[in-house]
Amino acid sequence: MSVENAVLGFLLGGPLSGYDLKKLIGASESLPWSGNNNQVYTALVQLHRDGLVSKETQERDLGPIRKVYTITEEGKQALKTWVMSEVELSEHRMPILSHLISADLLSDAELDELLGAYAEQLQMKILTLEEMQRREAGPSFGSSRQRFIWQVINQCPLEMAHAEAVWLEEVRSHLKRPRGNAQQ
Amino acid sequence: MSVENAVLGFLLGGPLSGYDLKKLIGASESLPWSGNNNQVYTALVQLHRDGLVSKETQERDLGPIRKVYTITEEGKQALKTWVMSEVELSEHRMPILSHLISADLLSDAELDELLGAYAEQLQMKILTLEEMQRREAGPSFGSSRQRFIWQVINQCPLEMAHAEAVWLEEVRSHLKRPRGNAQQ
DNA sequence: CGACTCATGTAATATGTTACATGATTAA
DNA sequence: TTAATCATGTAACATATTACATGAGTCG
Repeated sequence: MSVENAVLGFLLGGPLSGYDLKKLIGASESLPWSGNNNQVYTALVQLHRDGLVSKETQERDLGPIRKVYTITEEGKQALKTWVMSEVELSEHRMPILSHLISADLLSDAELDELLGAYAEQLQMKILTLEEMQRREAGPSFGSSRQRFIWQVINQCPLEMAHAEAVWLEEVRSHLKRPRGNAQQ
Repeated sequence: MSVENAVLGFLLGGPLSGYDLKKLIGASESLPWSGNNNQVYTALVQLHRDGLVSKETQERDLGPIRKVYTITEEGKQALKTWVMSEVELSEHRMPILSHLISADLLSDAELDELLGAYAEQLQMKILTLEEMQRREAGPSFGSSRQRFIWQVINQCPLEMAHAEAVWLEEVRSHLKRPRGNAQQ
């Protein structure tokens, strides 16, 4: 799973500049890439070298030059092969769990404080995600099926955050119960 | 969130060798580190240099030498400060979403095949996680609260996988419906 | 005897982030 | 006029994975 495939995927919707791609990739909560310059611009150089995208340099009177990339037939072929190849399983990187390893160092009150503060952070994240989804549920081009897919892609991080919130509340309420009976 | 803090956390349960730590960290589904040599052994060198762990070299007649590490008071102090510091939010790296970006390249049948194969993979993962949890729900040392915490830590990846499976089934059943009505 | 686990460590590679570098346009 | 956005790219740093290197003991 490299950023090249995501770049090619975005180019299916039409030609885009490196700057466009970098913003699209960076803005997406669903994709694991930050969309930093090094990532996107070097990916485009590689894709062009491999003939998977074509490049058109636009010299304009207003603003700096733009390099606009278009996916080639070879690019579509390569992309389709990758899309249908085996999908890697998800990985969930949850720093809260690393903290909990050392919970023994904390009093009941401190542990509750830690989890409470985290629950608040998580709620704020959920609100942000809900707001983002309300505003723009992905590009409005492409087939109705593809538009549905974009909704689904954008919805996914929210569902994960919800699942985490449910888990967290269970843990907190369990820890609030008197004491000793730590079995589920 | 660096592997050093996880190492210190494990050492709260008692002295361990680099090899022990590497296995513990690598075996844990909940922690984002692979537990490779470079990671763990260099982390221990650093922690020792900083005085957060003490080292005891055991020369034994059977097998190679072992270096056993113990967390120091300074180590506990530093660890507690980190534990109570702001927790980073979770990140969910889901390669399936990267594939879905390019779903436009696929026919209905191909998309269904892709999602079906992934659903199977995910189910197998869930079975493995359930089996792992049945066998060993974390170390059996420490307070009852800490044992509960270990259960919770181990349960978390399973809950995330369940949430993903629910999401996936919704998507699949929606895509199976006749066609055209892509709105939720 | 060959593969696996125990036990340590280093080197090479891959990947990712932050910062640097430049320069025009636009909005407050 | 100052900050933000547009637009490109490189350099330095940080982090992570795979592979290399060594060597003893155990199990089939």
